[in-house]
Amino acid sequence: MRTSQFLISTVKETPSDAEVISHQLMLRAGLIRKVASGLYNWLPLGLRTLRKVERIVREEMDNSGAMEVLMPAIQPAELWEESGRWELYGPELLRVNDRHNREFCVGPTHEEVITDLIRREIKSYKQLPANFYQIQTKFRDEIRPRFGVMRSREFIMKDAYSFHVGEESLQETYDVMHQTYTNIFNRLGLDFRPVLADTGSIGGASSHEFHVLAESGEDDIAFSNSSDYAANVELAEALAPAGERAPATVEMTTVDTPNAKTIDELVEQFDQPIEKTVKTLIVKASEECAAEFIALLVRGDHELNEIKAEKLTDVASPIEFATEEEIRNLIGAGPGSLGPVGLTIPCIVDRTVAKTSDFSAGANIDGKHLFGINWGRDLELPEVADLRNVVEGDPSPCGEGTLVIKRGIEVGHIFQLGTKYSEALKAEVLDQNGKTVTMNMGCYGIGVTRVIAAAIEQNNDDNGIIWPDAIAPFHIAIVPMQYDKSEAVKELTDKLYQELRQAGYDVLLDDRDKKTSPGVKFADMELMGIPHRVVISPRGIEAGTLEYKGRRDEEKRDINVDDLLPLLAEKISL
RNA sequence: CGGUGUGUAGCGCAGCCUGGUAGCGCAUCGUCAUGGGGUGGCGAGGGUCGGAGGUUCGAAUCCUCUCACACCGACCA
Repeated sequence: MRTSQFLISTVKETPSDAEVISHQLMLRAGLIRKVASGLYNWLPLGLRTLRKVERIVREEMDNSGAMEVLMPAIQPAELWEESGRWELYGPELLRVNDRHNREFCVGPTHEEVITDLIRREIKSYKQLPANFYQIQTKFRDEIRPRFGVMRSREFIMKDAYSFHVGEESLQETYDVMHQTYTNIFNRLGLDFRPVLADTGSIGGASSHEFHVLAESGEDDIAFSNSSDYAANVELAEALAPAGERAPATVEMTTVDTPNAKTIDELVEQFDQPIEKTVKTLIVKASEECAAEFIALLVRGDHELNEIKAEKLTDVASPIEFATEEEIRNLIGAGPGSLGPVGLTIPCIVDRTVAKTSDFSAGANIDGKHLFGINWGRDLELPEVADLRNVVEGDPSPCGEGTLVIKRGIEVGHIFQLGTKYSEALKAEVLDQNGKTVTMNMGCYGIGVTRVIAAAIEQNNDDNGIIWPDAIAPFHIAIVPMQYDKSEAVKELTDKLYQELRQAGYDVLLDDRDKKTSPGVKFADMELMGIPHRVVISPRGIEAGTLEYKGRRDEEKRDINVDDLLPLLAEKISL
């Protein structure tokens, strides 16, 4: 491609609404342009990279034995009603009506459609296992789209769905997909980690997320410092502190705390160590529970993990916090003065709280707290559970080492769905014995557009993007000096341009007119992240050399013209 | 959804407080020079000041409403 025939849309100044580096560089290098909140145009340069990512994903999926299909972006409400998600999915599901006023949604995912398709097409265990994938546009009406294509509303996703008789077969394909994802992200040149994950709204049995490590990531990942354990903080188990609870050393006393409504204020005003404070959260109880509300206790410096709480039988799911009014009616005191002593509703305490002695909490009287509370002595220890998010320094749940927490960008997610959708939609086959069985399902997603933002997040410098070869829009930039003036330069440039393209490289020849100075060309090629640069100049030709510089190299270097192809062959693996 | 803030040329911004014919830099177009790191000169084009209404002789500027966008928050007692 010649720059004279290609839209270069670089800009010098960073658009004011771009927060993270990948978003800034995608705008500055001219990969994308915003249409509306969470909606983007892909310019020619960006689309080249997008297509390359898709190609790698497609090749690896095909290698894994999966079959490509294409499903509609618009889906009928009936299928979602059948799975129960028309009610459950909430406002993220964009619902639309057609001219006959029939209800549809713009697909945020395709479990319903694929399950509907497969229940009609597959009747026998002999046709299983089978794995189907597509690369297609999704829409999720995000509460707050941000960071460009990292969290946009419309995005491109590779989603795959596998069908099985039995859990063993599902596990086999799940393992194949785990390996396939590892291959894909390796080929994409990303520094990534598979981590244990919660199954979220899609539901099901077991799950891994693939995260690209980056400061701008929106997820916290817990790693063991001495094993390969890695899990999303949502899921990582918080173990009970080792050893027995320390014995009580002080009497329980009631203290006037009129100006301490928060843990921070309590710690600040009364010299209580934060590890000796306990906060009491009141939530709605589930239908199975005898009471209407239930209290959850976590240490003052810990955070309640809603996902863990929702999994408890006595806690309503989704979790719902009591309002201030409900708390007053129930306890007779406001939030800020709540505690376990004398509480009339059921109570579940976090494992760490259960091992804490001499702690302080609200007295269930406005403006008063109890200090020096001890389990066993001042009140019975109620039900104990893992209620909190892990924090850095916690022991690793795998039993080895302590946890370190890093930020990650979720680029892939694999689930074992089990029979959640196949049961709801009655996707059944006959097994060897001629007996009807419900298929087991797995599902596997990659955020194709998000991968691109993540790749930039990991590969950039002050001058711009630094593409890994595999997804660079162009592998090589040729910048000729005096292309219009020197016949020798033009001749060699055109010859090399031909040769390099014939060798299979994507080449961008910067033949912009003489008004565009060399500095501008160099800056643009670097901003656009083209990983290899060749400069052809009159003085080089006289010496029989040209100049090569890798995007990450400190220094350019002169090489013999004949050495260029061997050098590039060594540097770039197509 | 709540809070905060911003909308003036393609991009980045000034002007608004204190109303009086809309500016700067970059980009774009023409032209001459220059030819190895966002090059220099001369010239040119481009804006219903987000939208609607109001006050006023007169509104980018003051008032009301509205739309869009961004950031923060949305258990943390």
